[in-house]
Amino acid sequence: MYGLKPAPFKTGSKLTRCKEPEMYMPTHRRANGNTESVDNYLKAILYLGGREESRVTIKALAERLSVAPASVTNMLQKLAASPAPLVAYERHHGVVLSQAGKRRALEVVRHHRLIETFLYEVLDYPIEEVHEEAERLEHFISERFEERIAAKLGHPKIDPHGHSIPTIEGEMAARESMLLADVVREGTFVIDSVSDRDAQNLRLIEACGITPGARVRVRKSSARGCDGYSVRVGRSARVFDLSREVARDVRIIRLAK
Amino acid sequence: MYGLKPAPFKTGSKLTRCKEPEMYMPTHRRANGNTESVDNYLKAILYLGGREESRVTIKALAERLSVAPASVTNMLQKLAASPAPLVAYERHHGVVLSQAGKRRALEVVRHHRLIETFLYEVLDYPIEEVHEEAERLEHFISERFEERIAAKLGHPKIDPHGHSIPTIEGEMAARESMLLADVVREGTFVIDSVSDRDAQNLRLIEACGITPGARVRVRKSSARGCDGYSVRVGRSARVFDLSREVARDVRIIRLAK
DNA sequence: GAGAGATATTAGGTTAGCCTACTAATCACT
DNA sequence: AGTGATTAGTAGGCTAACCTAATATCTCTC
Ligand SMILES: [Mn+2]
Ligand SMILES: [Mn+2]
Ligand SMILES: [Mn+2]
Ligand SMILES: [Mn+2]
Repeated sequence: MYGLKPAPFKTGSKLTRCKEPEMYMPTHRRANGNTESVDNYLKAILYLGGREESRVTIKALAERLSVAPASVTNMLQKLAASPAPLVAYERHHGVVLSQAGKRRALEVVRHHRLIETFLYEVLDYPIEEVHEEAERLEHFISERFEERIAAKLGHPKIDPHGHSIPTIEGEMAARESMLLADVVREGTFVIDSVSDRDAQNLRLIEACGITPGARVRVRKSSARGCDGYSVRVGRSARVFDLSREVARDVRIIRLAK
Repeated sequence: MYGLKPAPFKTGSKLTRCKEPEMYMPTHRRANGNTESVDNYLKAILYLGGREESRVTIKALAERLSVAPASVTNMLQKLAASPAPLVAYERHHGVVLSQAGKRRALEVVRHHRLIETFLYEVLDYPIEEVHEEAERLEHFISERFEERIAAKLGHPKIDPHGHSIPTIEGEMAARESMLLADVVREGTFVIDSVSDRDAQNLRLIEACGITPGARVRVRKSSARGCDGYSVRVGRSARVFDLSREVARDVRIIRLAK
């Protein structure tokens, strides 16, 4: 709120006009106090920092967020300068999340994945459409909403793409898996997860029956130069050929022979 | 998107530096093209214009939106000056919605009320909490989301407060009702709707069993100066005394004796 | 250890939405 | 119709997030 009172300071109050810039309320701030943009920076840092939570470069962030590097520098400086900083930023040496930053990032990821699960399970969205909607809504739902959909879904641990949903306490189960695109030795695998970032690829992947938990036989098929991966799902006869690009959107776990 | 290409204009291009301010993409704009703020202005104009769609004053808007009058003037000027204006604004003579503006306003209202219904019916929200959540989410859901929750709910015509939900085509059923606070002659009424704007009042109202469709006996109880309204719900023995303020949050329809 | 190329920062500018303070127009009432 | 109160509009500022262009720093190779 911005003080609707007329603020009738006596004009005769000497020199102390007490201007007090008054600290405007920013126009778009969400329930939790962060803006959508800030949330997205935090998520990107979490993702790019990887399991080891290594320092993330401005360039990597700029690319992931489709934003100019200068904008990233700007934002990080602001985030790092705040009284309770969400990131630790060192000039020319990238950025890492603070405790608070990591917490918030994981909360947004939890929102995102719960929403995806909800859209898929309850609202019957096609798998390739859940991500875009979740990407927006994740910033705007309340804690109550989060809690209610989690309850409705039976407190799921993974989302429809096979990704772990962080707990309320901010723990996310780590998973050991590899890219389908990194297969060299033919073998049998279980689908761990599929990427949600490219709707087109995802639709294609789903059409092949490649879905978390499915069992697949994978072979590198460098036939005629265009290297791809031939995949047979379950015990079906059909064999699909995935391009390298699509194969990079699938994570798998090798079954011990 | 903002043209990631380096835009390498030849420096030797004479005087025509072709600066082209390039029309930046505003940082927060939603799917449909409006910002949250614009949506809220439209909704407020729709509401304040009433059934007759009369001109709305800057002051009324400023109050409803909790914003300074100067901000309203500014916004209306911008909205009216756009190529496909959402409002018709005349200096010193208030504002009305254009066709397009009315359409959008009704769409947002539809979103709002469908979301409220969904939160109440599917996610078991307490009635007094649905409004706040809907007020935020209404701006951020996609058409698909709208369609899916509508389907899930069986295409409801009224929300849990008793308000009409506009159709997809932008039609909203008008309803004939009066404020409980305007009762002078004792009588029997049906609850038409309750206001969702004040959660506290609403909780109180609900606690009395006053809910859309309920039958009530109302009498003005000007006992000891503090004029209120005594209400008996259904055939219960309990009689509740509502303050004028609370009584203004309930709309009723007189039952033909 | 110098320089080239990559990466990051600074400087200056944009839009959207707010604000306050001041000024202008309209209205309402005698 | 005149005038004071109410209402609206203008001018000037602010933050949040972006942008481009120019500059600084780092890193890696020779
Ligand atoms: Mn996703
Ligand atoms: Mn997002
Ligand atoms: Mn509502
Ligand atoms: Mn709203």
